[in-house]
Amino acid sequence: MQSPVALDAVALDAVALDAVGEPNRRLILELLHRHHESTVTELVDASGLRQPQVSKHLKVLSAASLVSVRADGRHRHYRLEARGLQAAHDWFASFEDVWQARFDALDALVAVDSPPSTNPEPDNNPQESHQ
Amino acid sequence: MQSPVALDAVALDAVALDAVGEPNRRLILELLHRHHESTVTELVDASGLRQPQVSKHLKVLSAASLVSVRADGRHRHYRLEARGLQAAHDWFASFEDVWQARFDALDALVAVDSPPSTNPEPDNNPQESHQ
DNA sequence: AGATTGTATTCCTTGGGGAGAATATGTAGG
DNA sequence: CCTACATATTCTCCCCAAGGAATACAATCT
Repeated sequence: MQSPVALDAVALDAVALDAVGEPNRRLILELLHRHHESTVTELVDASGLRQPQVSKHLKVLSAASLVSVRADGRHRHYRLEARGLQAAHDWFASFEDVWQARFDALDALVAVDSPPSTNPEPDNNPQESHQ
Repeated sequence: MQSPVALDAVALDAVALDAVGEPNRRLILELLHRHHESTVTELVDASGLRQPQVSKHLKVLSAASLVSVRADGRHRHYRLEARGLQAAHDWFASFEDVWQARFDALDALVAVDSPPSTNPEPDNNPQESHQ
């Protein structure tokens, strides 16, 4: 038996992105982000979904390492799990050069089209400037 | 009355995340990332998908502002589009505090428990959900 | 013990969307 | 013009997955 760990690691972002490609699961993730931890009934209450659907979505999210569980009596406290979130985020981050190239082009255009005015920061951080 | 522009902006990341939640569309995005631009037939050739599927996936990606088109004779050159990619990336970036908190905890743990033994995963998942 | 609450699971139905084949549209070239 | 090529669209089929209802399982309380 060869190590399945590497395969799992490679597939992790794929599983995570598949899981996030569903509006109600994104809703659950956003709800979990607001409160530090939530039980299933709290998520049912906050989402408007029915309990079985919430449990099923949580199962998918758990398989994608997007949430983790802590058992406490008959309650189960779910929280966000870093591994899956980071894997999905990293997948998108690999495309950062695309919008950085766009900002570079914008900078060049501004530099050509405007007189040499006082430009305080010619090398700004493009990934945090939106809107 | 609220501005409909804001609603469009809000929906953009949702549309983008929905679109990316499909393996073959992610494949197309990755192929487009390698080459600066690609025609449909190039994508058909590189992906192994058939031409109608590629065109249909490109249509979805285009609606999500993940790709853009440049017409050139009877060819259509597709390239990555920053808006959708960045919107989806930003959605995940809003969860950054989750894994940064984990790194902080890891730092604290290393600082206290300083022996340099290789500790593979201090973050274990106690539940067993497999099929 | 039974009752009650919290959660997971099973079964069933249904709808959406992805794949395939055929066709339409559009464009260059002889 | 007619043909060949590049791409888009339509139609159909089918699978999978989300939703609903009922039930099973687990744990606390009296």
